[in-house]
Amino acid sequence: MKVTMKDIAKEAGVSVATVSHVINGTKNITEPKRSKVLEIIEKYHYVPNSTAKNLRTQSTKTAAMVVSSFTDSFVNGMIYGVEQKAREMGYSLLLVNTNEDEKYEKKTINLLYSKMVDGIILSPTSNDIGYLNDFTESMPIVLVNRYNPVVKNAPRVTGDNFRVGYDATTHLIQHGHRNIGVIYAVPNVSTTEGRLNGYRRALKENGIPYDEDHLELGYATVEGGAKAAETLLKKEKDITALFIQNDLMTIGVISKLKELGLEVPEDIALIGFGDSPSAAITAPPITNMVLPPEEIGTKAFESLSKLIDGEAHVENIELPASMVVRKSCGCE
Amino acid sequence: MKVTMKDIAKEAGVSVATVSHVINGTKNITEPKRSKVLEIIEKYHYVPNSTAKNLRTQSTKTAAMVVSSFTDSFVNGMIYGVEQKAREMGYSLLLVNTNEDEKYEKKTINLLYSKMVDGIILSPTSNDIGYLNDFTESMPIVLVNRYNPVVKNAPRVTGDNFRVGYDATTHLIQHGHRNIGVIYAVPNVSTTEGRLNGYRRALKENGIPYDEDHLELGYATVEGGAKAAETLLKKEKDITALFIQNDLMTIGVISKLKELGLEVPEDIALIGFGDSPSAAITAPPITNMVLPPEEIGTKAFESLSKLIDGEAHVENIELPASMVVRKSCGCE
DNA sequence: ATGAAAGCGCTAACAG
DNA sequence: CTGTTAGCGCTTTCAT
Repeated sequence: MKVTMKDIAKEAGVSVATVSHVINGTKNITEPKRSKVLEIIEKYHYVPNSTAKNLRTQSTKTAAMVVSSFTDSFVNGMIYGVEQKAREMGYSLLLVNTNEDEKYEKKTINLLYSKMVDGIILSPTSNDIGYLNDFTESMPIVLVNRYNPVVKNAPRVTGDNFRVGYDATTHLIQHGHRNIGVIYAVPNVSTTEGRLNGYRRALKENGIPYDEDHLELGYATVEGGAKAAETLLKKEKDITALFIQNDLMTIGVISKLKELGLEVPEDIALIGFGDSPSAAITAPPITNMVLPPEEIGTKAFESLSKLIDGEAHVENIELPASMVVRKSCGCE
Repeated sequence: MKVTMKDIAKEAGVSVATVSHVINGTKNITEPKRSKVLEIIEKYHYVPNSTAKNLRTQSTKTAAMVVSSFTDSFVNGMIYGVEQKAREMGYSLLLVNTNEDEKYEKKTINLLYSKMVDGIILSPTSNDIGYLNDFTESMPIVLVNRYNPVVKNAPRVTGDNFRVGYDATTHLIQHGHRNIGVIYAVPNVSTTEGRLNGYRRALKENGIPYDEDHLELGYATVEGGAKAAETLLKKEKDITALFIQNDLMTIGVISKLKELGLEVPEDIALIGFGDSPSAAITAPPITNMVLPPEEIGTKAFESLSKLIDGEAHVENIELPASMVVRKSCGCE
């Protein structure tokens, strides 16, 4: 049988309250007793049962991070940031991957709601997250990366996706391109929408008509990117540049272009998203739009912990976009 | 206030026992009562407090995965595999990153021991894990990737690291290299040791003397890899090939080589480890040794769940290595 | 088939 | 300063 606080108390000749107090430093316990208790604890390698403590205190000191995918470096960077901050602040982190499955996301939130965690950081599967309003009143939730303003009482930390789309497109236009295709990862999410808005704005400011046929879905995978590039280029012969919204897709696109005998950036220029270290040594090195995933993660956890501690109003945070210029866009 | 089982019971006009039984299907409850209870539950969006359930049942249906780093694709792949399997089997997953900090690892295991989780999957920081024997008797633990046979009662799932080192070295030798440098990620872990043993064996079988100065530590980072390549090449002028044990380091090495004006594979041939998708589109495409991280993860969780369910003997698993040949080794 | 009640291990009034 | 005790919300015997 596992040793409990009661056992420690008995062997030390004190009450459980005393043991609890020396463990938590909740009250002053005089020296002879204190060290006796500590000694017994040491002797048995006693660790308080956190399950009981959780029930009693109505708090678990654990937070959940639920992401919609788990393969690209951007999401990994966010997780890294969240994990780091959580650990630093004494929280454990529960990780859930919804795999872009909306129903599973709902089930997960519902499960998490049962006091298993003190708060949730969520990168939702889609824009349809009105259901969260059933929870935000009584469970701290912060939205990361993707969001929807219909959700009340949940702060968000995101990146400037409009700028991502706008700057990428503008840069390509400055290189003389007028028919720019875009391969996006997922439909119906704020990130994609923001970038597309930026794309359209840049087009408009340069007097280039917007053509919906220049958009293609790439499913955030290497294969999806390759396939999207192929279909896009086949049906839209005039395209000379690509804006690709995810690093895995970019890899697929470059492979496919190579296969098709197309040179980057001579035949097709491209700008990717999310700067993984390999981008510098690919052929050609990839120009990328970047948003800081780790910072999004750490900021998100900071927001969450404020929310957990009951701090009234926590504002939304939007981190700036930047561009790292290499050769795939035509620069050099 | 949050609604509890008691509230549901009262409103449905039954006892808490009955509510519990309809929720868990533990006993037959006759129809009128059953649907009444279900209806009230629905009405209030009631979810049982898992904190209380955990205390009562002495089980949390959550497992922990503790890794020693969080940046390379191999570790991410393992996490992905574990998370997937855990979810599939109805477990939640606690993720902890020890950041190669041995003391923190111990603290973590100790914390986790307090019934917070039903079992632990651990990729340890070092070979010094004898302390785990204090825990394995009463807490299911499975070791992944890295291990040490001093730990009893903990099954392991690893890759054939000897083969990784042996095959990489042999391949390089077949390309005519006799002075092969190796950049390893971390000292004092079984993975590094296994690969180094394979390296030595391949050398020996080909009558090439082993030279410890051909080994350099690269810290599993891009910068570490770059720096290691520089020092190694500077002090060992005869080196014509490199075996690099981590994908991040490989990126650093290739960048550095480029900077030094050295051609791959003409001046320096290389074989890396861990096949991230970008390896196919780098200049040159990278030949890699590979071990299946996701499979290691899923197999590890399967072992863990067997252990949790009390299945007597769970054996160790070693997954085979393979090589994906591209151009950096000199092939083509 | 259903309910009463004990108790999982801990914290935190409260009393002394 | 220290001990007694009442729960936290649930599951699970044991009666009925």
